[in-house]
Amino acid sequence: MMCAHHNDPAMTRSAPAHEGPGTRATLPDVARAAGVGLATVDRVLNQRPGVHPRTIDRVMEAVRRLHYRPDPAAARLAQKQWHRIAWLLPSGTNSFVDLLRQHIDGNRAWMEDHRLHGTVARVDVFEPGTLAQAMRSAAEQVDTLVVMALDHPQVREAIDEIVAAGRTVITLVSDVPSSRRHHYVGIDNVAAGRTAARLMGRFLGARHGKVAVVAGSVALRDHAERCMGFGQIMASEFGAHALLPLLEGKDDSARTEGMVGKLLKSHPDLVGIYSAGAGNRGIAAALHAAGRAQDVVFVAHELTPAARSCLLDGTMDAVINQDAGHELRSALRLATARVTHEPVHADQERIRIDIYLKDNLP
Amino acid sequence: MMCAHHNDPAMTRSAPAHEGPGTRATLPDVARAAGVGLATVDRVLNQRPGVHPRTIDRVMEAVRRLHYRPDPAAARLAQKQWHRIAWLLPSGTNSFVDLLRQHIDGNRAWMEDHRLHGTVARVDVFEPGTLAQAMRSAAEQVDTLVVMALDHPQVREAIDEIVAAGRTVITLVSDVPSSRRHHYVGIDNVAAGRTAARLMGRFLGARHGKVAVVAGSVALRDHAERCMGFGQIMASEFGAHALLPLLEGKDDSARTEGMVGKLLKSHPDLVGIYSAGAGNRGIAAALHAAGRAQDVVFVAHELTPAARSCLLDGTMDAVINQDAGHELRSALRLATARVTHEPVHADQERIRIDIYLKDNLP
DNA sequence: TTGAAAGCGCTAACAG
DNA sequence: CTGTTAGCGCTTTCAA
Repeated sequence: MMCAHHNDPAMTRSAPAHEGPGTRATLPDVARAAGVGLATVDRVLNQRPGVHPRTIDRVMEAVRRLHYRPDPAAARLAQKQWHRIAWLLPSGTNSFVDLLRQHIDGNRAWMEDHRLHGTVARVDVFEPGTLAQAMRSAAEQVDTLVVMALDHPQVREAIDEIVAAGRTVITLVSDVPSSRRHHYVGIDNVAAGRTAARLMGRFLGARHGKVAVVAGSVALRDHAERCMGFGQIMASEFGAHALLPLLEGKDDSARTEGMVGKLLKSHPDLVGIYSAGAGNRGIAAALHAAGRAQDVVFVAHELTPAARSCLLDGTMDAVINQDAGHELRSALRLATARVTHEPVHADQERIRIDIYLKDNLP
Repeated sequence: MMCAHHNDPAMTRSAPAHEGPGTRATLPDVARAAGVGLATVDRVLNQRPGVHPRTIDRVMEAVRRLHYRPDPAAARLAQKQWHRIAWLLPSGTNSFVDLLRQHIDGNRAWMEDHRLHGTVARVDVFEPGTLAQAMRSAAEQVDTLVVMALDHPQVREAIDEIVAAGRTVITLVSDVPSSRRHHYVGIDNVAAGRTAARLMGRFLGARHGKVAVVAGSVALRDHAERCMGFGQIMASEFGAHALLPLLEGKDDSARTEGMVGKLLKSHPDLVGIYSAGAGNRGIAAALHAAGRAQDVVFVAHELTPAARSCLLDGTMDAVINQDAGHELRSALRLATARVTHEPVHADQERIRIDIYLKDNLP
């Protein structure tokens, strides 16, 4: 093809195109094949009530025979009702949650294109009663609820109730596995803790000494699981390092700074710190104050702006991350998929355990 | 909301929903505001020829004033012509390329939903002339060409020619930055090499010795860049380790195995191997044969099935990866976006430099 | 150059 | 329980 372009300013679209391959079956095709009306097929496909079982079978048979797959573009276009989705995020200052919020706003156009309407509410996640109540009231107004939950019986009960009422529930970042939630969007936190341990152990190498673990609260399932995974690998593969008792900083920088400051004084042979929760600015401050920022191996979670700069200046050695944007979009796709029948690619929805060093920062 | 569910088997859809917020401007709205017909607005929006400049201005003005954004669902539904896309991948046996193929097939349904028709061709990438010719003939039949290219003047010229003819060109995995290609989908390979170096240096710790670098061919831009990044960081931050001269294995396992076998014999003080290309099975075999699989720090690229098991059995210590599925979908989204005006989220399209240890394998 | 009109494949009232 | 009928917001002939 020899560059035979004329002076058409709009030739961007001049490239040839063709109709798609083998004509795809449509709703009318299925209706005809099943010997029923359009609306009936729609009822069956969308599991709407009021269709005779015999009819259902006949329709499904036709669907199978014709390899029918609904066209999501058409479905979306015809949708009169919008799908409403509520986000329930922890209150308080937390950079990771801020990031999530940003991504929600960044995806507003996408949501509009997909007939999705989202609202964000914040609640004190550490209070099971408050959280359960907030979930119930948020769920009342929407079709799907996305929640960063606390794994607690009261919360589990609220989830099950909301699911029983016909809503979709998705847990985000921190799961409630015993509940009837439809999806969990987040990483495997035990594996994340193991990953942190291996980085810690290998970075320390022959340099033996004490290693501290700091979490927000072991009442948070994600933190607890990370600590567990970390402990497993440290014990089984890097046993030469003594693990200090777990510190709980409530994800609060000031509080954490005090705790770690004391720790550094009382344990001059401290060689590593693993932070399973938030409040990392406090740990960094304490390390700097003690003049040990470059010396102690520091592994933490979530690539917040603070973590970025710690990585760059050498205070942190590695960050384990879960991509907030990916999680956000995944939750959105899972929510819409339940309405539009759009196929879900499992491998696209799996949230990766990202490792960041100063060299592969995005 | 107290769990007041009745026995309706289809209550999944019983949750309330509402119409979307503030009515969005539509094409007719714009047409009316600009005082022109529907088709004219469409012509302007899609940069089709044959519209008076004055009219173009009036339409664009209305678009701006109404904050008009086309509805991608409607656009797709109405599309009579399908968009055709050709993939040009390296011939030969390469697990990573196999992975890409698999993902292409896995996304056939998605492509159909988006009126995309894709074909895959394989070609000897190492032959610039052959590659350029293959690109030209593949491009003739399609609207966009996705190619894993070799950075060579002949190839650059072919790309520029194809772009000039109105087609979209996307480079995949290996870029041709001096060309006029519309997008590069892949990682920053210099940064990837730096990342590998830091892992190598920190994993080695105080264990000084020689480090070998093996690539497929430095004629491949991605390999060359990785080696460069690796060399930078090893020299500047881990200078105690001597870097051996670069080995080129042509991405061939057998050949690589021989080279590394010899290397291990002649350098008993070898402590690390960085593999910037393919053929890792050969390196693993040589390490095992020498009884040094657990001993030498081995960092490689691409999480192929072979790499997975090497990581699990301890032969490999870390793998730098680029997500083939992500790259595939990204290329697809970029290709469609040029037709449907769908917004592109830069952060979603950025391909990450993934680090895998045995603990965070997907 | 421009406009009118006929769909694309589905959903959602509204009748039977 | 089931079918008919309008659209949804674009693209694309076909005329003017």
